[in-house]
Amino acid sequence: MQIKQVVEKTGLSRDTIRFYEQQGLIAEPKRADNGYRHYDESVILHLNMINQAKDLGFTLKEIKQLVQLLYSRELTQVQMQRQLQIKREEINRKLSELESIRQQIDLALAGLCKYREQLKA
Amino acid sequence: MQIKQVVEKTGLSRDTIRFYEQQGLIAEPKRADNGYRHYDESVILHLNMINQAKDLGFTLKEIKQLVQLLYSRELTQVQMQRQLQIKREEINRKLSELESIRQQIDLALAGLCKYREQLKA
DNA sequence: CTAAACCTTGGAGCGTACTCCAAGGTCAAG
DNA sequence: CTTGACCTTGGAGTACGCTCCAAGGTTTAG
Repeated sequence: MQIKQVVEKTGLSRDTIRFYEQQGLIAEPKRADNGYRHYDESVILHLNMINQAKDLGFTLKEIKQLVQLLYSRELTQVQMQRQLQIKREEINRKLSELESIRQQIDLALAGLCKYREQLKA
Repeated sequence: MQIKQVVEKTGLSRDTIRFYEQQGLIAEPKRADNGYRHYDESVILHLNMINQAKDLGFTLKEIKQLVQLLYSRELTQVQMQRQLQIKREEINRKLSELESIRQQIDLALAGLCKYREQLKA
């Protein structure tokens, strides 16, 4: 798969994909004889995961760590487990922050409904 | 309350608070005769909310919208309700993305545990 | 009266994460 | 054998979200 296909399948720009490669967020792809990058399917999942994490407010630096934990064999089991658990805590914290904001929204919505019923009555 | 107290209670820098005021994320505070900003308690909650949302990957622009929805009286009830529901959907999407990443982490952790037990046996 | 600890403004500078561009190479179709 | 759609690189530019600074005013404590 050439970079064009990756662009189409992920919605990321060519420059962004090259940038992520440069930053070590994705592995360097094989090159054809002409120097063109040649990707296999797995990069799509990889990039989608990066995209999601980015969307959730993780920095590229943090995502790089997370990605390395999830896909690498460089760390010892113990280091990896410890780091994964730290990330897991982070995610749980974000989850409850989201819940709290949703709650505020729900309160606002409920307030609106109540107000409307009062108007009716 | 002077800005110093707000700094201490929120953990944000003075410059950040001024910046948020400039950007319209918080209301302009009253001024003392000497020109010093004078805040009331509500700004603390307000800023904490902004902080949480930022941490979750909302841009300041988005947060401004959200804040206006939650605290303003400028919109009609219907507009407000519609916008709040859109935000609510966004938040639900983020929630499930987080769940999915946590699941990936849990799988990685489970994989590790299994591997270790095999080593023991 | 002076020093320390506050406060003000406007503007420059910085890190992150792209985004765009110039200059050039490759390849398939007509 | 040219045209168009790909691809390469390195480097400059941009938007966002701060962060720092200079230059100066105010207030309180000693």
